[in-house]
Amino acid sequence: MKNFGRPEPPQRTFLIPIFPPVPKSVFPVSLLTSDTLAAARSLLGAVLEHRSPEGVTAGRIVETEAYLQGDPACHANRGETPRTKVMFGPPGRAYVYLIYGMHQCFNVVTRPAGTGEAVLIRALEPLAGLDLMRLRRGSTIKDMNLCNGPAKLVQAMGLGAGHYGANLIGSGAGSGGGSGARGALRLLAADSYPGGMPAAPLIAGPRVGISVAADLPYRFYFKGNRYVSKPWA
DNA sequence: CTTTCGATCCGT
DNA sequence: CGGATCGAAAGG
Repeated sequence: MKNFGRPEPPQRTFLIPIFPPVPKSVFPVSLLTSDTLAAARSLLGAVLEHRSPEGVTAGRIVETEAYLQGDPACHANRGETPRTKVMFGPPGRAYVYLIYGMHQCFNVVTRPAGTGEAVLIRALEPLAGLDLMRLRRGSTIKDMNLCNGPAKLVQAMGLGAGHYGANLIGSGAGSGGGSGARGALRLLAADSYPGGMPAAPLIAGPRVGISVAADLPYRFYFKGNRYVSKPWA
């Protein structure tokens, strides 16, 4: 007995508040089903969270673009192909595609199966895993530029072709991963992370980088937000 | 089959 | 402003 019969000193427990106890709720599918333009607006403020083997990253969506049925700029417009297959599936799945031979872009599929619409996620405000994001993006990248573009956020969040078809809003096994991983990639409600829904007003403007239907105001972002890809456009 | 070109990013 | 870099889509 190392204390020679004296009573053990009282054990003190330290409750260190690392993160506020914010409950995480999945983004409601009802906001994706009826109207893709409304969905693109509703997705502003929502959180994309990726639990990868390397660590957890998360970001708040601050910029989106809608791609609709009958819209010549929409990949699904010319019918269902191997690439656009997931766009014609159920809502809440990930549509990931290769662009310019070297970058990937990430979309959230909307509307009931058979429709072929989606919302491109164009920018995130980094919330968690900033070190990992810096690691993935490169040491010369400034924090402001980690996720302020559709291919940048894909790289910072560790996403890729393997997430094609991932269920972003499922609650049980099988959700999150495109092939194998379970619950790794989730779309969460705005209040799932500290800060919650930004108070800034929403702006609608023309979409970026397209050559057809370039006049339609299908791009949405928070006014004055520091992490929007092209704040001036 | 061949050619074209894109929902981009980065360094100059 | 140009170069990287690869498939999907369009054209013959």
